[in-house]
Amino acid sequence: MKHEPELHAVEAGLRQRGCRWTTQRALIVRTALGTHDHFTAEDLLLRCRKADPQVSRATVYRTLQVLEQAGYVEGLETGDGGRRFEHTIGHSHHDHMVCEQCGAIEEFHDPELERRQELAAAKVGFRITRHSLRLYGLCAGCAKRRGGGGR
Amino acid sequence: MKHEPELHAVEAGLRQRGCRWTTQRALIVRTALGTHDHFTAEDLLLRCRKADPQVSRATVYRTLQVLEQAGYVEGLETGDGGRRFEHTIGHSHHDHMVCEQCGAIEEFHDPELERRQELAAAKVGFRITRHSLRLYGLCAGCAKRRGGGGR
DNA sequence: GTGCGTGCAAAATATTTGCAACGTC
DNA sequence: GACGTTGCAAATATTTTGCACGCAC
Repeated sequence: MKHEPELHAVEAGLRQRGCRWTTQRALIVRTALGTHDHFTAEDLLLRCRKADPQVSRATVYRTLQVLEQAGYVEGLETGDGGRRFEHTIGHSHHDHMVCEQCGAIEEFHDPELERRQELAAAKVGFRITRHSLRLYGLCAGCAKRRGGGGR
Repeated sequence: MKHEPELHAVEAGLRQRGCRWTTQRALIVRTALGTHDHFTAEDLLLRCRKADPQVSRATVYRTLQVLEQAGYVEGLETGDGGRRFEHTIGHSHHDHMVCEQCGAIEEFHDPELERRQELAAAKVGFRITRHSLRLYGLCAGCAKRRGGGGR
């Protein structure tokens, strides 16, 4: 089975937080791990149901809450109203560039950027637990196609 | 009346987009302008109803969509599920720190941070039109109260 | 007058909760 | 055996939509 090491890491983490490790949670986490980066609660439910049609919508929502609190899952803001998630297990933090033309989501990471954030927070005594940075605009392809010359 | 110049700017902008300028839209925009920065659709509705109890919830939602598309209003996502808005009329861009304990939203701005973003984008040929940066964690007050020492 | 915008209420979505049964520890 | 979890369905919350009427242009 795929994702065994990550799965066990989550199991250990949840247990440490005093949570129980149930068949459903294992299924949900495994499914989240194997799911394309940015999924909605409903997406996840449907995928889980392929493996076990019994899984309740409520359980998925509840588990997502637990996972988010424990830091294994992160809520994304797509801006279009839909709430989406991505798991943060086994892939380091990154930010997103969203192309408003073609919808592509590009990931990037800049440590210096993070340092500046810490700095800004420290200045006012704010303690960061997580952050979300999204750049909206045109990806390289679309920029060339549309905005390269003038327009 | 307050906010006359901004109000006219919005009016002009909407007209230019082929929209009609109605009593309700004027009321909604005026209310948004006079409202504390971060409001929900429901907040705005209630405030509008103080001036005109007739205003429909649907109209507020529809108008918010128009305003957001036109760029006069920006959707925020506080992460706690509630969708919030802030108007971008006449106040410069800033980012947000959201306290997950008490819900306070602090604004800040760091030009250097923006420069780094531009840099990261330039590196991959991405053309930024706007961005959203949110830091989540504990505000100074809550950090002191709860996490001051260790933990 | 034409057609967009509005109000109302109902519909569609999205998310949470009460409760009895169940499974983990 | 105790108690956190689950499934179900109902309750909430949030946003959208159909339709007749009214107002801006």
